[in-house]
Amino acid sequence: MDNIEKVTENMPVEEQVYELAELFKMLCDPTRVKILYCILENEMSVSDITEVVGSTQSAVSHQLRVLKQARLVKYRKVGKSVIYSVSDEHVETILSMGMEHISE
Amino acid sequence: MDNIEKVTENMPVEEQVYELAELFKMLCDPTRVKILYCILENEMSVSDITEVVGSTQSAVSHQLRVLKQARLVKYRKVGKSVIYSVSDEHVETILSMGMEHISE
DNA sequence: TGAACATATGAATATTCGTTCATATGTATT
DNA sequence: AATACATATGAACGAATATTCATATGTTCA
Repeated sequence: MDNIEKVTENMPVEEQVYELAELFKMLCDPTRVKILYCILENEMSVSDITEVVGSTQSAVSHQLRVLKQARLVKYRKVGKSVIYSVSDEHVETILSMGMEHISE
Repeated sequence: MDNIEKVTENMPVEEQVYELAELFKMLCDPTRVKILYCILENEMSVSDITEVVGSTQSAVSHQLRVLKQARLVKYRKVGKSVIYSVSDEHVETILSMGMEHISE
């Protein structure tokens, strides 16, 4: 069995590859990374996130929508506010792995 | 200490955020993901990678250049061929974490 | 040296993406 | 009801990106 066959066998199927790329796409924008760090351990309102991230309310809201569609964050409404938090434990692990990587 | 202060303190500095996003940017394209899976455990020539990935030689070469610039892959020349491999153990871990995430 | 092969590269193009601006929606307060 | 506040959303714009095509570079072999 040559290299090509072996590698082809172990290659994830097309759909998995796309999903995987899609997941990492969520983490490839600085604004989204900051947002996720905000709500990794505590939940936080959109306005507080906006302040910490240092972007506009609109930009943050747009990115939260993207993260929501990817099911990476969840939210609950409290009065006028909407409070977001990370909905998946893997996110922290993946961010940590990445952080470990760049710290070298 | 309120939420904003606490989160701001734990937020990676701007430069780290950008580097982190940059790292994940390398993994957010299906072609690059496939290429990395090809050379994760074995080294492989550009033409073999091209065949497995199912793209054009040019597209693969362009993406290998991107991965090379990000120092995620290394290469050696053998005759007419150039043989690439992953230069960082973290890549496999990060891909695995991502794969675990989407398998749910 | 010339032909064949392997890889790299530059320009062009189409698409995707993130932000901004203006405004809509929804909730609380007076 | 009117106002203020918090968030969401649509359109527009510019920047970034992946691919394709044509071709350049470099290597081997006859």
